[in-house]
Amino acid sequence: MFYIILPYITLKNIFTEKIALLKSLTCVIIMLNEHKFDKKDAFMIVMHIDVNSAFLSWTAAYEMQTGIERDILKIPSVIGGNEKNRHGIVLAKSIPAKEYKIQTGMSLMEARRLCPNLFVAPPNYQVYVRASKSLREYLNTFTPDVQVFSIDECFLRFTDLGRSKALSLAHGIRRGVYDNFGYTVNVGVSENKLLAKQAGDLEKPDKCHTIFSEEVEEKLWPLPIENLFMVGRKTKPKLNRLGIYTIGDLARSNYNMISSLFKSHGRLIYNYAWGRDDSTFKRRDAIKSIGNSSTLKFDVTDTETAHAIILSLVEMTAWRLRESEMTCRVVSIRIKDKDFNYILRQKKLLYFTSCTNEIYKNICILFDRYWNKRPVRQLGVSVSDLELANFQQLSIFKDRNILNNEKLDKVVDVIREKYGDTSVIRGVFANNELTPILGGYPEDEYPDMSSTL
DNA sequence: TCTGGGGTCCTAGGACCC
DNA sequence: TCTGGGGTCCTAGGACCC
Repeated sequence: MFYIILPYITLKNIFTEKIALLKSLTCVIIMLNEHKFDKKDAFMIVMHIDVNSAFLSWTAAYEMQTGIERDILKIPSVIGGNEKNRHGIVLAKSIPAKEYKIQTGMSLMEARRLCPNLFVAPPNYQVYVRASKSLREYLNTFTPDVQVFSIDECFLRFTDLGRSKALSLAHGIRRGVYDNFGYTVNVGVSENKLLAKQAGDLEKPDKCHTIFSEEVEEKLWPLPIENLFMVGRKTKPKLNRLGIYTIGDLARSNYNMISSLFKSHGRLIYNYAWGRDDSTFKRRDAIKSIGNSSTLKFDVTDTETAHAIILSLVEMTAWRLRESEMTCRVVSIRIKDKDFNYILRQKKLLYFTSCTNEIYKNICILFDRYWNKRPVRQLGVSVSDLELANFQQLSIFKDRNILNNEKLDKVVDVIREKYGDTSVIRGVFANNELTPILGGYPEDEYPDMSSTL
């Protein structure tokens, strides 16, 4: 953080030997003005790296390595879930598929209607996690400041890089990724994360663009409003009704009106429209909730089956909770019926726990109390109000039984880690078709998937 | 063969206390 | 008996992201 004035100085062509001196002076000045730290972002370079059609690209690169002779990137293709299990949506699309107006999240049926020759490949998450990790390690060779935003997006920060050099470095990174891994990325360059991300979205694939603050009017404002980060499905029509169709329209609109109509979300997107983003490169905040959910292969109409599915979800969630060395005090359930109506119900416990049985028992109580008997399509469980396990105080409400169960859980965790997930399963799963452990376990950390960049 | 799964943040309304 | 306001906590639901 002490090098921030450097690019500015280099721009002014000051001799190199004087820079060291100025640098130390700057250092002192900044330390004296610690409360004015916001200014520093003006001289910082942020890059946003986005893998083009990530799941497709990684699948294609993997197929190439294993000798499969086809290029799914060059044909209309998607990565899609298993339709028989009612997971049939588009997870990623190739650029040719995009020309058929196929969109992520669309059902595979709809996608096929738009493009009858569509090629559909199943997802392979192990490949994606490996690919994501290798990319991150590579990016780390350019700067230690790499912040993971999602499985296929990162931010890089440079504190000692001039603007003129930034774009050529961005191109170097883009080419380097292609040469090393065989897939393309977009690199957006700017002075904050929001603008870097917007710059990366300008033109795809395999491109580098900048949007510095003085370029906002020229490059950001002409774009349709829905291209702005944090303007989604619901907000777009509301803004349209106010006559706001482009990002520039929002920037030039009345701040007080936007603020009173859309509250804090309105203030956020108004500032985004001006390219203002004061988020920092801080490490990830503590995790707030952990949960798993699953769309069921068939609609569930009886309590017994529902309880068994809840148990399989809780097995995964509670395991992840213990893995994070956390305990929870609030448990919740989400029940979605066959018509996609859903309810959420939560319950605050009298103590913190990470015990599978306790969480399961309480979620079942919620389910039994609030289920309206309509056929259930999807069930989700989650835990929140988390606290580190070693902070935990003994509660008078917690009996010996729970404490023993917590010990048992830890033993089961160790066995499962050693011999596989299904080495120890609950009795209820022994003689039926249900999966004993349900839900995904994110193997990697994707911090800051939050709305504030 | 209609429509996934993992999160975070914000707001409104009600209960309760002083 | 009626009428208050402020503050906190809790819950449900909705918006957004990848």
